[in-house]
Amino acid sequence: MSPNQFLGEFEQMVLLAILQRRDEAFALEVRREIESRAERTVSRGAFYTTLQRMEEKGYVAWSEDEPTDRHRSGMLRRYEVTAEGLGALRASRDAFRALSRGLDDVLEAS
Amino acid sequence: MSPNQFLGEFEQMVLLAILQRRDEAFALEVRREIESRAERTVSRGAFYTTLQRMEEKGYVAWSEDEPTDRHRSGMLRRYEVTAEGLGALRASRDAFRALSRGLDDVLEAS
DNA sequence: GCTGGGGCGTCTACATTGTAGGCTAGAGTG
DNA sequence: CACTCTAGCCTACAATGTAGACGCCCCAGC
Repeated sequence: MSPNQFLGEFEQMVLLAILQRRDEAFALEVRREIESRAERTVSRGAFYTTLQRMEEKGYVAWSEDEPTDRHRSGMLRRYEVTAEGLGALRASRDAFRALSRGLDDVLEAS
Repeated sequence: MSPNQFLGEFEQMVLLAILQRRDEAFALEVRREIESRAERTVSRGAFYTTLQRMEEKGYVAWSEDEPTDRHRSGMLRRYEVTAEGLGALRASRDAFRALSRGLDDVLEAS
């Protein structure tokens, strides 16, 4: 059997948000990325819990780093999506696309 | 019963599969649609449980109907996505798109 | 350098969603 | 009538989503 497991809905959002930030994926920035793009609030608990679970699954990794554009000198976590995480994201995306194919007329209207 | 903002990953798949079948959305056909397009197995339990939960939330509705292309004479359920269900699907889709914007280069490669 | 405030990350706890497989009932077949 | 087949139900549990309280560390003010 193939890796049948799909990512959860929020997990996908987090991975996408990290990718959006490219090299600037400090936790808080990632969180704000989700909040502004998806127009929803993200509690710290929800955010870090999901991040930690994905770390355990090997989908994300992080390293301590000094933020450049802040007066704050402390180290912060800079996240990145691993190759496995990217693969899982693609698998979910592919499945979703295959199921959406040909439905644009139904889904676009408003 | 808090009106959760976003649909789960499997819920989205089920809604999309129903839409794919248009007027022929008998339960079994919907299930096969998911299995073939998403390349995964869907147990009856998982399928009907999700369907029932979405019925309770008002995202899908069904009516008994006689299938046309079968020798079986019994009535079967024909499902449809309600206006609310479609709205929820669009909301999830929009959020996902906003988060994916500009990442095609990262996501497409293989 | 002690202390208070605020941002960063953890922990606990619970709600919602995802999943499998056994069970039941009713229709077809002999 | 038993005998099979299968659509849909029920139970049970795993995984994911979510919030808020808590603790720690850095900086500013004393």
